[in-house]
Amino acid sequence: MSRDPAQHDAAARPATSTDVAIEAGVSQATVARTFSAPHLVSERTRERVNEAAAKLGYAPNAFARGLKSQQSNVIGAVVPAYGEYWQNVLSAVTRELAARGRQLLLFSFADPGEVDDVLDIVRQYRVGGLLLASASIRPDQLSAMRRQSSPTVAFNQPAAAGLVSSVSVDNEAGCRLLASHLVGQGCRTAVFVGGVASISTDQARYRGAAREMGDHGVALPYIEAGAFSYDAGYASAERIARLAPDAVMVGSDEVAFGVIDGLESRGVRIPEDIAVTGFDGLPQASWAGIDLTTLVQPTDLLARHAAELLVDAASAARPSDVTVDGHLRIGRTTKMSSR
Amino acid sequence: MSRDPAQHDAAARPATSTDVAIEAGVSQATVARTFSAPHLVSERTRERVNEAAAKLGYAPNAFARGLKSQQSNVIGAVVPAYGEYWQNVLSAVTRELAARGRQLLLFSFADPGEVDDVLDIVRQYRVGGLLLASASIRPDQLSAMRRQSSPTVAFNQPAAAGLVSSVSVDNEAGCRLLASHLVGQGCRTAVFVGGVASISTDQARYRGAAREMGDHGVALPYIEAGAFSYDAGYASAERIARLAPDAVMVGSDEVAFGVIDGLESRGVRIPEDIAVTGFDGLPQASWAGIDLTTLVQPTDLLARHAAELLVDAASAARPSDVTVDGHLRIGRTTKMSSR
DNA sequence: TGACGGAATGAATACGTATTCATAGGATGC
DNA sequence: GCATCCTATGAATACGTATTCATTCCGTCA
Repeated sequence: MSRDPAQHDAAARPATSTDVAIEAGVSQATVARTFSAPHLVSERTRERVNEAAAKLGYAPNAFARGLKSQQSNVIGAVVPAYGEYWQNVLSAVTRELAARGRQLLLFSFADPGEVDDVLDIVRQYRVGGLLLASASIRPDQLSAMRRQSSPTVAFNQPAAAGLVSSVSVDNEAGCRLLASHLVGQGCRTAVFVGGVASISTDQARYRGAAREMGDHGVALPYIEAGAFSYDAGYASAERIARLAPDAVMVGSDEVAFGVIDGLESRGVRIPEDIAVTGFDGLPQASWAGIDLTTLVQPTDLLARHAAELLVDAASAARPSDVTVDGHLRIGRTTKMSSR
Repeated sequence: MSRDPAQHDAAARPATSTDVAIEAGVSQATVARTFSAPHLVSERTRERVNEAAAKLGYAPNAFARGLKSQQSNVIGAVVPAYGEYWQNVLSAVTRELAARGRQLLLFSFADPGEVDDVLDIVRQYRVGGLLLASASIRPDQLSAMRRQSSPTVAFNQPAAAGLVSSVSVDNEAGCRLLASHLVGQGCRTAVFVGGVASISTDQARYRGAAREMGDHGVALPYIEAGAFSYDAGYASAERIARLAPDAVMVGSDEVAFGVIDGLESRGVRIPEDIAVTGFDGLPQASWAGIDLTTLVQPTDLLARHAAELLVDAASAARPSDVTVDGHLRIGRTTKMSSR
């Protein structure tokens, strides 16, 4: 029954800094310094320690490290369980954080009612920062979290401004751009399809669209799809068709995809009968088969700002708010001039 | 300068179990037991402790807990930074794990070359389980991780079977279903478009497709798109069109979306000129505007199996492999009979 | 040569919790 | 009424690391 002792140890219990210290013939403190403050260790010693660490397969215990140093490289993220848009955001933020040596601890919730429970769990992890990516987190919940976890950033939740740091696209200006484009195309009557009316981004988008339209004498009734999903958009086509507008401004791409398919299934031609715009700039909007006119959120830029606020500006005392401009993407869904 | 001491304490330093103990007039041990083994504490005491905890805003420190108990509720996940498919998987797994009281610590990598670095970081967190969701993790990396973190599950990486636990859809059988459907539709010549030829799922899918086609006397040349992306699919349309087959079997939905748009941009009609199938069953495949024939992976089921292996079956000594059948979704892209 | 200072290291301690061990009451058995 | 057992609790310790404090060593300057 002979076996490689190193392998056996690795399987039984991960090596500790003390194990490495013994192997290298130095103190535990020196091993710790080798990993967390190498400049305090002479080169000769450092080499010996690294050698021993490699031999034992040592990796510092992040729990112990976090416990002692009272800080962690983990950033918490509270994100809705569903939604194309949030998946993209998450993906971008993860990349930005990884580049800064941080990991993302993911908390998702399917229903706004779960948020309180989720936040309770979040508090157990002394995360080095917290990303709140959902407009269905209440203001009181926001400020409660801010007191706990150092930097807290609300992603695309303009209502959070002041309570916590925030990073958002300029929803209102974006919708003005879209509306202005539609008017330029000759749009005289329009409808706005929102996802959920109580969500602040939804409101801001409608506000921008309605104002710009109003400036050109075009009324903009509001229709609530009921969710930020393809299916909700598809289902709302009936109500839209009944109004027979020149154009439909949809509050999010995912819903817009549903609206388009829903309208076409009812024999409505796009853009000949009704033009459609979205909002978000999801990858699918650029697909040739869809080619949606939309406002493209600079997701990577937003993610970078969020990461900076979470990591680099961790020491900033006051919450700061960043607003970024999106840019117009013109697709086939608004080529109204062809009428 | 009078301020609420409770608030002040909360802002300064999170309350500890000792703080709660003093407040409640019990020992720290009793507080710890109240939270981790309530049945050992009398009801009267438990109430007093909970009261004090609420007053101080106490939340157990997950780091200290993990350090002491040598286990954590955190499951690590190593996932490619890009890809529609993985985003969906991640979303499903997160939900399943949340239902089991686990959080997901996310590690993403953009390039297969980064995997080694990422795995080194993963080792620092003594995760209670590890989900390896990418076919570009090498076998030696897999087995190295298995020795470290208790349950390790490879998601949709059949090649990992034996080394670590795995959960996969039956890629080969799925492609046989698709091929069989095409043959039934009258397909006589076909092409297979893979993403990256060196990936094991890609190989399994081609194998299944080629065998079923071969059984019916249809040859199936392989074309490599070069990536699992819409753009790669779009770009491969030229090579496909040159072969002018009856049908194209694409190894993944995301690539298939690109193939469809690429072919249509070249004037090819789908399905009249060329039929197209995908694989994965992404939500977009069901969109009315796309309506792709594909093999739907039961993502929720796969995620549930993964979660079970990671959590419930954590004690299982031997790695176990789960294979699940997908089901055929027939869309407009293979309505060849109309010719 | 002696005093001084910086660099490198070790010993010891603290972080917040879970858990073992010991102890104090009750309740139960005869 | 005594021995026994079970429940509830407290005291003490260990988990693995970072960090403070003290010590040693060596080079430098006067």
